Amino acid sequence: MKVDLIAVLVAVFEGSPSVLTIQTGSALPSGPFALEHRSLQAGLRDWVEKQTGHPVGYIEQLYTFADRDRFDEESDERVISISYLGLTRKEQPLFSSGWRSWYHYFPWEDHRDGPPAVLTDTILPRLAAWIAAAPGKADKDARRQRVAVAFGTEGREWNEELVLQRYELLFGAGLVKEATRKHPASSDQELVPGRAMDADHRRILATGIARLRTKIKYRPVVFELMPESFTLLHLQRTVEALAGRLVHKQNFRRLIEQQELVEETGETATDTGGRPAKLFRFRHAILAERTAAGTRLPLSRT
Amino acid sequence: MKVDLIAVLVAVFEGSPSVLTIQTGSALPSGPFALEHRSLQAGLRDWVEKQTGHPVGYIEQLYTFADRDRFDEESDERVISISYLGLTRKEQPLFSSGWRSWYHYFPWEDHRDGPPAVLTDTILPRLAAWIAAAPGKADKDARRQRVAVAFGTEGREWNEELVLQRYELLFGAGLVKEATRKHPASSDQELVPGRAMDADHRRILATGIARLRTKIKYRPVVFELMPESFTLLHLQRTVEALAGRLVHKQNFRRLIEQQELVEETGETATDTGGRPAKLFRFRHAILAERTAAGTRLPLSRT
DNA sequence: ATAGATATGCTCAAACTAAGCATAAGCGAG
DNA sequence: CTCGCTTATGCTTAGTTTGAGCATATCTAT
Repeated sequence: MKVDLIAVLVAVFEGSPSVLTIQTGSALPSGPFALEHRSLQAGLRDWVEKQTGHPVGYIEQLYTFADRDRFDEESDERVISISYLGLTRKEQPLFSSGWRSWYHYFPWEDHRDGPPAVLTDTILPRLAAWIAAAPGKADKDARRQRVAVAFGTEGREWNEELVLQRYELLFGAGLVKEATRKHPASSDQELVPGRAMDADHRRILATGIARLRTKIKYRPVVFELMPESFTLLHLQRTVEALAGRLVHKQNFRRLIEQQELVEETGETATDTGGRPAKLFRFRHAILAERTAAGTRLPLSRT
Repeated sequence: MKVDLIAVLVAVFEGSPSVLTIQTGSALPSGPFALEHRSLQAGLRDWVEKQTGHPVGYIEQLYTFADRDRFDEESDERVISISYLGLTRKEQPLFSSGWRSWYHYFPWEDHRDGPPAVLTDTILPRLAAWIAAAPGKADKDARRQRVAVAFGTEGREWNEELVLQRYELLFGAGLVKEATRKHPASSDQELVPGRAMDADHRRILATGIARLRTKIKYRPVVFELMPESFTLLHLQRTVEALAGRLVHKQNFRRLIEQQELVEETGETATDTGGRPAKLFRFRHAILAERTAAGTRLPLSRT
């Protein structure tokens, strides 16, 4: 069997959460796991750094796939794909490089200016049609509920973490290009906006986004994406870019400060309009102090 | 390369969180991923059911390993190991079968009766010695802090989720058998109690326990371990068995009920002493309704 | 000086938690 | 058949955490 490593490498630049791609945006960087690599992580790290020149900071494993349709086209060997999420500071965006906003692939995921037009004007109507096209009432109801949960319709809340569920739902409804490859039935007009990727790379990207959106809530991983010093608003904008939603400024600050995640550098930002903001830096010490995750059990003292 | 599937299969029986083992408890069940398997999950499922006769309910991927020391002894080929966590209802514990309490392997993890003696009497003193044995002051402090975080010393709280960190720390300190295999230096007397396993199976088990302890807090997975109907105390005892800690009874009930996770069956338990308890069943409907995870961002309405 | 921005401090009410009191309803022993 | 023990279940109370928003501070540009 062959083993492939696939990277979802993320950086945030000026409000755009970006992912590193190859082939002008149609695939995620990947490469074979070779004998000379000490470990999977080392392999991936080697690999991405060689291919892109970017040092990768934080890395975590995402998922391992080996579905029946994964096989090497030449050798007809089966392929195992191990995907990773990596975070990096992108100082200068080389225009020629493969960084793309992830909302390019998932335009319905950006709710920073409210529900995007593509969602209300295109996606939801098509999903409504898909619901209506179900054979029986039970099936209709099942589809309706899946849509309601994933897309926050019928009075439900939009949950930014459900990136993968939404993609899979659209896939199942035949509304993304990848779904039509095996059985080319629908024309492009019937698809939903958002760029497709090779094989199942867009699904892997969805998995990475979902993981990151979940993780920023309970681990201080955002700082892997920030420069050495930053203003609280800059930090907030980065979180917002990732989450695809706006946060309440004052409460966000309270949260950050009470968790003692940052400390003042003493300097203030040479600003773009408005009162100058204090600059902060991440308190690395906190990592050691608080590996602690947030428990949620009603513990007993006795 | 070869691909192996390894299962951490969990069931709870009478207050013992148990894991399925082979070779009289010295290894986790595992088997090669073969060409006939549709997917990894299918492979694992097939495989465990064939080997143990147990139907596996819930399954989730844990981690994929491929360290340098993982290779097949015969063919000298490199081995990738994909581990899974599975939950099942163990109706009757066959004494001959391979179920073992996981506290057999991690006796320091059971805090249901307060910090266990093995921790206070054996482990902490040896860790203190390990700290003292560090070369410089900086190293001593680093070790001290790791111990404090992982084991809740120096006024910190015990965090039941840090199962893997604790195991790795003990490994690093040379206090578990697995750590002494390559360089057999210390004698058995210097080790910490708790049964070792082959290769890195105990580490995989630790990963599974940690994942489960985290997961029960935000997803209703406990019910995969419960029979069709149960009392709230039974449910509580199961959670406590997994978490290794006691929970506050009244608050636990409030939590369960307000989340609408269960509904009364209308019957009451033929009890073991005390007022008869109402029987409940899991409301499967809730799964569809609430895929929603608990967000933790200070969102903004505007 | 004034308008337009952003930064920052503070308040208030609603929701959620941790702890524990109190009562209910079985069982078995005397 | 009543006491003592055990478990079930309802409810209270105080402390904390969140969600929202008001008010003020400090810059820049005009």
